[in-house]
Amino acid sequence: MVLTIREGVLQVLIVKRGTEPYRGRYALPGGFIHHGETAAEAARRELLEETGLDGGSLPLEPISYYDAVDRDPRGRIVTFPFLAVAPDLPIPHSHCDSDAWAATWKPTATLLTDESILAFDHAQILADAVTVARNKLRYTTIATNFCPEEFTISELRAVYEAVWGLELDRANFHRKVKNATEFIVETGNVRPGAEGRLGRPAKLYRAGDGDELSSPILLTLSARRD
Amino acid sequence: MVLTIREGVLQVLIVKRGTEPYRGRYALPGGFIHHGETAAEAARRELLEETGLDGGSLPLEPISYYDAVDRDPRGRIVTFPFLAVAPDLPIPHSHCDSDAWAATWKPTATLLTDESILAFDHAQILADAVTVARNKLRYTTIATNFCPEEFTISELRAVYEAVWGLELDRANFHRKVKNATEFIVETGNVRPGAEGRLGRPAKLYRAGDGDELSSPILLTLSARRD
DNA sequence: GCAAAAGTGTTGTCGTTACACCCATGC
DNA sequence: GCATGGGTGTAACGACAACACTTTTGC
Repeated sequence: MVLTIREGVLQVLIVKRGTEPYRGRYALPGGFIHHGETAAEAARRELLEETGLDGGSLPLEPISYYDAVDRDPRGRIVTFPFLAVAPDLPIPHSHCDSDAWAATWKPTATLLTDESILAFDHAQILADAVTVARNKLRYTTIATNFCPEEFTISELRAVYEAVWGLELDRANFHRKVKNATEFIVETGNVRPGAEGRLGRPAKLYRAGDGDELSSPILLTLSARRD
Repeated sequence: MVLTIREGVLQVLIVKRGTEPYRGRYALPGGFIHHGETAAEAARRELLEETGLDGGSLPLEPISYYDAVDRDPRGRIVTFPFLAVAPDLPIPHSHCDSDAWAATWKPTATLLTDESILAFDHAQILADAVTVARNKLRYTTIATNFCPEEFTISELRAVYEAVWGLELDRANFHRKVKNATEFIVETGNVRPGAEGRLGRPAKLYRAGDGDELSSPILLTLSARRD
């Protein structure tokens, strides 16, 4: 499943199912693994087929599996979900193929509050994936995957605030991420002062080479009091 | 797979395969999932059948999966490994059933140095599992699973030292684990001074109710200098 | 100048490190 | 007493939360 930040909240890419069971209901994009294909390969193929999104550039991360015997009315089906974290992408075209139509972004909060929106046990799978994402923000550099190529530290902070649902202290966050090795690198550019933005222009950064943070970003990192 | 600490080093329970392919070679215990059975249920069943070990009391934790198309000469086979952490158990009886014979403990270091000892890609699976165990020591209370019902803090420290392969400062380790909430609880007993042990008798503890450590045990926790 | 947002300085607090030291036991 | 291992005290250090402050822009 693909997560992104849109309108300040965590959203997930879902499709309307075009076939039974659960025809017309929303579900996470996916499908059956072909012969001679790994789960990861199948995930990329189905993502492209159902949503038009080319996951070629996105790292897909396997997250557990679901093998309860009664989780699909068609019989014993094991699901291997993958988590991808993407910047705010344009809504992909509907491909109207046999499996799904109308790929769209939806806030995870909505889907997790009303678990009946998603078919199968996909609400549970989404919930687990969000937990994984929340934890990975702590000790990996995955947050930069939510951002475009170049981003400001404030935008990076907005990622943490959206996923964790709290407000962080600008000052301490700024220092922490700048001091973390291989997390972000200055590009030398600054945010173009277009469209009447006020205030001092922010330096632009891109993702560094590191995958893991030496010292984790704390959930309590300078959350303001009032 | 079942990990334990024996003779001061991390060891794993393996079996000699009784059937082709890789007949006579060592492998992690396991087998095929029956119809209407989850991977976890199959793991417990195979563990009992092949090694005589009743995993009923041991928590089995699923760790990833292996689905490369060429990992088994018989064809496309997906493996769902489980990690169990156990105290130093007596070597289980050989059950000599069709699948395996001669269950035995072997140091993980040996099996990881010479990857050809284990059949299939089991050396890789073991390596991944050891990494998981190493990390879980940091932020969970899993270390107590390596210990018997009652244990001393020194024994708990020996677990960390064996799995991490370094020496920790007794004093700081002692304080850290005693302060961690729900990690260990005093039983009121002390180590019976049998078998000519010297020194002050150690208090005995049992595992607390917690699963996660609020502040992680650091890899660098007071490793002595010289 | 004023507002807004970026970015820096500073202080108190708290956890950890690196030891030195004390305690309880067997011999 | 002495060796041995269990357990506690403590000063120096470092990271960080909290918040005040300075800088750079648009209007």
